[in-house]
Amino acid sequence: MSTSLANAPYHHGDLRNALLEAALLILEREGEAGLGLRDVARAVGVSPAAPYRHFDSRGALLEALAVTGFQRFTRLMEGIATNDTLDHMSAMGRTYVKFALDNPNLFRLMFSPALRRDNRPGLRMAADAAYRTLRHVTGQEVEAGRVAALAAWARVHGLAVLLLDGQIAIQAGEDIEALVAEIIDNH
Amino acid sequence: MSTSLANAPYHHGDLRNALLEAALLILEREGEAGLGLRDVARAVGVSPAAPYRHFDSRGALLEALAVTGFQRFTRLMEGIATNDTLDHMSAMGRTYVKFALDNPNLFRLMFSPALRRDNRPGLRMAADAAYRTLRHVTGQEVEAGRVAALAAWARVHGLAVLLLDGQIAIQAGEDIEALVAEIIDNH
DNA sequence: AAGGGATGTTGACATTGTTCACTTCACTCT
DNA sequence: AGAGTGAAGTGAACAATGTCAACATCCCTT
Repeated sequence: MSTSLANAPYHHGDLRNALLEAALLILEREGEAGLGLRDVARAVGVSPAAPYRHFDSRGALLEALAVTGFQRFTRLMEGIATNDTLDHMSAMGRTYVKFALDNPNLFRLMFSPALRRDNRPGLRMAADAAYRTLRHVTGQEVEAGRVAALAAWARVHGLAVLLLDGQIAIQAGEDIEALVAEIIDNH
Repeated sequence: MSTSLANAPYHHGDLRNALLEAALLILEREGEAGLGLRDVARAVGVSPAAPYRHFDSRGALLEALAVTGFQRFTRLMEGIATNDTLDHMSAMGRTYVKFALDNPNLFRLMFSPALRRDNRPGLRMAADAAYRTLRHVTGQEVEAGRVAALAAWARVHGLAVLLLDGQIAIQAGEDIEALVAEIIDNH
């Protein structure tokens, strides 16, 4: 999949995507703080300044990463919407948390305060699209209106964050997914 | 309260606390990413290397900051416990969210993934103490056991995080505290 | 075939966290 | 009182980082 290392051409050919892929790997391995622009360039075998042809700054690279995260997240949610046989609300919650646990650092990046600080319209749009899908998927069950919907969302999101940060004590050998389902279905 | 700027003495006298105070100000103004060790030193009027007599690293300074955050948080929760007349569960939730909204960057720092990454026992202990208090305060109402308690905690924490990140759309002129109360009391 | 715009490289700069050797000063111990 | 020891601050330096400007290379259009 990667270009042959021998006789590496002057132009990479698809550097933007290669950078994103490498960055995603480093992100999940090292966390956002450990994701240096130079590291990404090094991983792809390119000079430290090369990424600037495709991203305005390190922040822009992170933004692009977060955007792809929201897109993958949105697609997961859409998958639920098409399935008629299950409880959408509960399935949404379990999928939401599972996504967070499967991609911890990406999930954290998607909600990173540092990224939200410098207004990045692309990120905001991707996030809004995800929330729209969320509302669409769960809208059928949530007839009680905004407050109930926000309460459900907060519960699911909080569960994801607390689990991610290791704040919820998990007993040895405990089935996390089962616990998540219990918590989500606890009314 | 600060030492007189004229004829500043070679030894500061109470540098550790002065650094923490200055760091807290910068943190709330600039966010964690904008909190440089040299900035803190500059704000206190001391050389860039001086903080190292009191903190092993920038991370240690951040840890100390987060610890004080958990202590203030814990004290707030204890205040609720002593008040017999109100619904502890609801009051806890509202206070929890209010603390987050009043000290956004400090709250974020307390749950910062970067800080949790390098195992800081002091932080973990402060956090555990806070959670113990939390359980103690709400324990009387939560007779339904662990799952219900976690569900309530997740809802409150998620609400705080989502509000902090501006993810929950607030309508113009809307009373946030009232909305929070509604969401928390929505069963 | 030519040349122009996109893509990469090289070298440099400011800034940051951190360390080391050094100074200053407040104490204790005789 | 006076010596000197250790805690607390200084200053210069280092490696690493994000970023930029000037230059090189190559693909694509005309």
